[in-house]
Amino acid sequence: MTERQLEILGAARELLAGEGVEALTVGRLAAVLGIKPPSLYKHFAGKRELESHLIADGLREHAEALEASAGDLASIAAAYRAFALTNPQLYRLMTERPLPREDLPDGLEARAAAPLIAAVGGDQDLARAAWAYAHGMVQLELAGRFPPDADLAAAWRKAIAAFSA
Amino acid sequence: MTERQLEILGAARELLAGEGVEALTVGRLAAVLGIKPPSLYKHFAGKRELESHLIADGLREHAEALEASAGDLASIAAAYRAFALTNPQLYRLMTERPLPREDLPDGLEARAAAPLIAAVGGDQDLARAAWAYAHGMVQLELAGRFPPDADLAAAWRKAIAAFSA
DNA sequence: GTCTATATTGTGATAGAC
DNA sequence: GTCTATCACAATATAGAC
Repeated sequence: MTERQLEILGAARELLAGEGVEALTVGRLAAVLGIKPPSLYKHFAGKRELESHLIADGLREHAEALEASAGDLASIAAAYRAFALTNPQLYRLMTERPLPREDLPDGLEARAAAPLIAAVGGDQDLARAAWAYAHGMVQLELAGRFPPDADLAAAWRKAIAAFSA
Repeated sequence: MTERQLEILGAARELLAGEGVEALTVGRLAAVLGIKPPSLYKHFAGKRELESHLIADGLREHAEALEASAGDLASIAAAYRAFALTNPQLYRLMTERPLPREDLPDGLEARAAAPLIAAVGGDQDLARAAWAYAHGMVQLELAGRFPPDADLAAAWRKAIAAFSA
């Protein structure tokens, strides 16, 4: 990773956060950096490689956020939701298409899943169910599918209670 | 709705199911119908209108599937999952972007939500939690995010049990 | 209802000079 | 490391003839 690559990734991250997944194009990114699109190909093989780096960074940060929580289900849920709402576009990039597993560091996907599995006592099925809940909840929230007056905190509380029992 | 419009929607539905959301373009749809792209604009105002019809149809079918279930949480969950897995691309079209509410028949969104709300005894928060679970589960399943050997039926059973208590 | 022709814009990507 | 020039498409959409 050269300095320049890190700069480019930083700009890509900002562009993604500010303008959405659809705006993350080679042309837009070049414009933000004040260079021409072809110049980017001296630093990355293509758009996919660039996206894979963003996804890997996001996955690592998400894992770190979950690991930094108190470790119980409620804390992990809060950390999960906070990450998604703080990085909504990155979260979409990370989840709305097949994971580029070949491009990810070994073990990263498992690392991100570990805190939740531990919180439910090692029950993988229950962990998957809780994960699906959290993912569905933030996804619906980000997509604006709940009515404006919906009490989402209450929904989270009830779900956490349900999965804790 | 003219006969021709219904034919076009049918072809769009097939194209969507067979080739995915990304393949649903004006050009591809025209090719499937054996006509040129501009001809489609004699039948629909634009791509958005066409998509809105598909989404409305999907929402109505989804509602009908839930209404046809036995009405308990497990049956509704099974119907929800079955619809999504039978119509994965339509489900994606229906959920991965903001709902075009202006283009939908009045009350359709509420109708699709009603069976689940009834199944949890009218608790809107719990209904939202259960919906988020079901949505997250099929989304992750469709995105191939679970390991191939994951026992998803077990995850569903445990989630249904959790939300029933 | 369909066509041809066209406009406009955007996409990822490559070759080769500087 | 950046540039110019260019490719090869593909997107939605409109005007106007037939």
